[in-house]
Amino acid sequence: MFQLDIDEASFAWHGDAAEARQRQKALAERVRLGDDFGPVNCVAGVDVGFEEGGAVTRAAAVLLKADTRQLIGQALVRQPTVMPYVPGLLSFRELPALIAALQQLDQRPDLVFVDGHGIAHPRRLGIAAHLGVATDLATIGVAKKVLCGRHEALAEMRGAQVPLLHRGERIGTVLRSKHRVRPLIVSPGHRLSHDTAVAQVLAFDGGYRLPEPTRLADRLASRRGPLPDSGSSR
DNA sequence: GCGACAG
DNA sequence: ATCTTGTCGC
Repeated sequence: MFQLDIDEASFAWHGDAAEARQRQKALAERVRLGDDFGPVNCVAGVDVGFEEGGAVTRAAAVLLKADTRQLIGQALVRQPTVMPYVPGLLSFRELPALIAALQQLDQRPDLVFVDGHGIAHPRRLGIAAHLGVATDLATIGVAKKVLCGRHEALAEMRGAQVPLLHRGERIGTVLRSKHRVRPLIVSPGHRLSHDTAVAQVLAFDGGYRLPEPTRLADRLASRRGPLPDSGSSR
């Protein structure tokens, strides 16, 4: 476990969707784009899954060494689900468990890959951006589908990319991580630029559609068996 | 008003 | 996200 100042009030759910959307607008102003993070020695990947028909929220966090991309830690947290899924308000439902899992890692990650959007959100506060503002950690959003915005078609080859636009503003990048495979939506969460977000996703490619940090966290969050261990987990 | 809608 | 078996393709 490592030190982390958390702005719990930022993602507290009060049962009022309109109030939550208003809070998102205010929090979005605290998001910092532009690269602002130190050397990347280790990165984390976080994801959330559900059990018991949605009654239990299951959050997973993995820690990877940046140079070797070796798994050096993992954490799993289970909590009762307190809020239903509402498009646009995903972070209020998943952040409590997600942050709990993240905090159980033995080391503070220099960068966090989050499953879901960063600023590619109606009010520019997807779960990756919200996590960044709530903890001040550098975060990247990697989603499998577009929530809002439009984009031109992109080439079928790996590495092809086009900007994702919304209301005349660039909110992310549609990136083909594998040849002829559905593209990923990459967007800055906090403390980094569009270009760096894409570069980091490509840097952690492991031959699958999802970047390694996200893929491993995804695997752990789902009940698909343990991870090919290679470090500390106890 | 009508459709769309991360996980 | 989750419920679910086999199956087509690289």
